[in-house]
Amino acid sequence: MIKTRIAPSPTGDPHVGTIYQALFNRVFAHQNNGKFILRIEDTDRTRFNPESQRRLLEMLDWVGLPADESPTVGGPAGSYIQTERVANHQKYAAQMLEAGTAYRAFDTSAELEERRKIAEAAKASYRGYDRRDRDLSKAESDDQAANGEPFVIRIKAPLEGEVIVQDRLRGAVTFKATELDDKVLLKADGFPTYHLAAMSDDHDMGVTHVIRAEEWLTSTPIHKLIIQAMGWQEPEWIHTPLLRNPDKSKLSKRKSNTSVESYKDMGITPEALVNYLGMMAFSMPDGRELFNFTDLLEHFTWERVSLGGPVFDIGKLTWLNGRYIREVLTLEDVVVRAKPYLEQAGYDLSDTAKLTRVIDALRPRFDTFSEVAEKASYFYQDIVLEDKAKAKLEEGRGHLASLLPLLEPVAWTWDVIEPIIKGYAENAGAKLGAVMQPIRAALTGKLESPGMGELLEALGKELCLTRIKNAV
RNA sequence: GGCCCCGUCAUCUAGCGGUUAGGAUAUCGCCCUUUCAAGGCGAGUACACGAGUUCGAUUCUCGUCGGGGUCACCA
Repeated sequence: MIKTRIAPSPTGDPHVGTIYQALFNRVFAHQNNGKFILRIEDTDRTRFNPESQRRLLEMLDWVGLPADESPTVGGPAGSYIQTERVANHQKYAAQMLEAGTAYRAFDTSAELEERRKIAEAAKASYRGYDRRDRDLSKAESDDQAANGEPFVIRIKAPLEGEVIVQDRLRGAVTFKATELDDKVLLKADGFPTYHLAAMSDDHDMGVTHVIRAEEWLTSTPIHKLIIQAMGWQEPEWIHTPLLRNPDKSKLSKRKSNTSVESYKDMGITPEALVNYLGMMAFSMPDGRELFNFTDLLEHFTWERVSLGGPVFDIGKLTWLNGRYIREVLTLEDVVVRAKPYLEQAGYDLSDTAKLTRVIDALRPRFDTFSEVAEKASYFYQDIVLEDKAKAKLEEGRGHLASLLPLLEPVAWTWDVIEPIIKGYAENAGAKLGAVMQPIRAALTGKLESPGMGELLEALGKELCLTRIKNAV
């Protein structure tokens, strides 16, 4: 059975790149009746953040890409938290040590740092580990370890030849052995590094396809070497293009908004986020831009993945979100999703019919839900008269005064009000705009709003008349 | 800097030897219109460069250039 995984580390805010990876992994697994699993890679104890895991799981649920097996839902593949698997990692490291495919290195961090600096000063092009302890005899090594000298376990990478990685998207990628170094497998604190942990967990959990970001490509030969040393089955490697900042560098918190939670907060719908991520590097065969996870299940292929790293463009995400608001979601849906933002602004939403009318009128006018409270302000709060609106109001005050008695007695629907206003303008020899804009200003305090009909009906007769009177 | 990956409008992309190089976002213009949006229509903007291969290269090969990634006891 096909198994894919994402293996995020619980160090910070849930990252859009993680969701991006989840999308690839989940789509591919589910296309093949496989399982998509989530493993928390928490072996870096110094950067561990206890909140991070819960928030990550929440975000996966929110976007609708939950894992089939994870720390919360469980599954047959043992613990889904990496630190709970360290006994295995240590066992494998010991086996490699025993087999001679790995060795103890007693260098201290300070020593390594020192040597790195010297190498840098000498402008040496390669600054990996210098393999000082690679050829320590077994007796020496055992001795030093027995004496309590701290050590790490490093892989014994080949000194010559080459390692060829078959990548699904890029074909054969060749690395010369001379470019590889003896990476740390097990740290001095007894925890594994990513290299050992990820590969052994993938093996133990039955992961068949490693779908991960391109940044891992250059460490894949080491991963392949670990797998070979242990005699495991090699997974298929698929390195997907990296999401980029506008300056083309790897998407980062510093230069872009990478926080899934913040997109949620600003009122990006999860459907739009997933859709947008889906069009990063991938395109539908028929070119459509609006699609969901099910559509991906049907049409996704690696052949349609382009390799240039896509710039994460918040402008286009926002536009796409707008399309979801006005084309994909039902009005009821939009109302439900807008509600929290309006409540937060302190509006009284007890009149459901009014709320629905307001949202309906505003629908083509906002792209993210965070904009809705501001756009709806004059429906729920006293107007704030803007300067330009004030000027218009003064120009048209006479019209307003004349119109008031005509409006007071009538039923408050646009089909009865419209002929009154138009008739009045005609009789007064005024342009329609010269009448309409002052009304709009009186009603909203602005010169921009939904159509007059929608405005009048949503506001209701009483409020409208009051505001016009106030203006006169 | 070494190594690895990548290279079509500003951005996301279609294209898989012969196309007026298509679509989308953004920008601008027009239409609709009581305003602003939305919507419709339209405009400008791209095959990085140089050699090959070929009757013919955006498409295949190589080189150059450019961008990115990586070179931690982080993932």
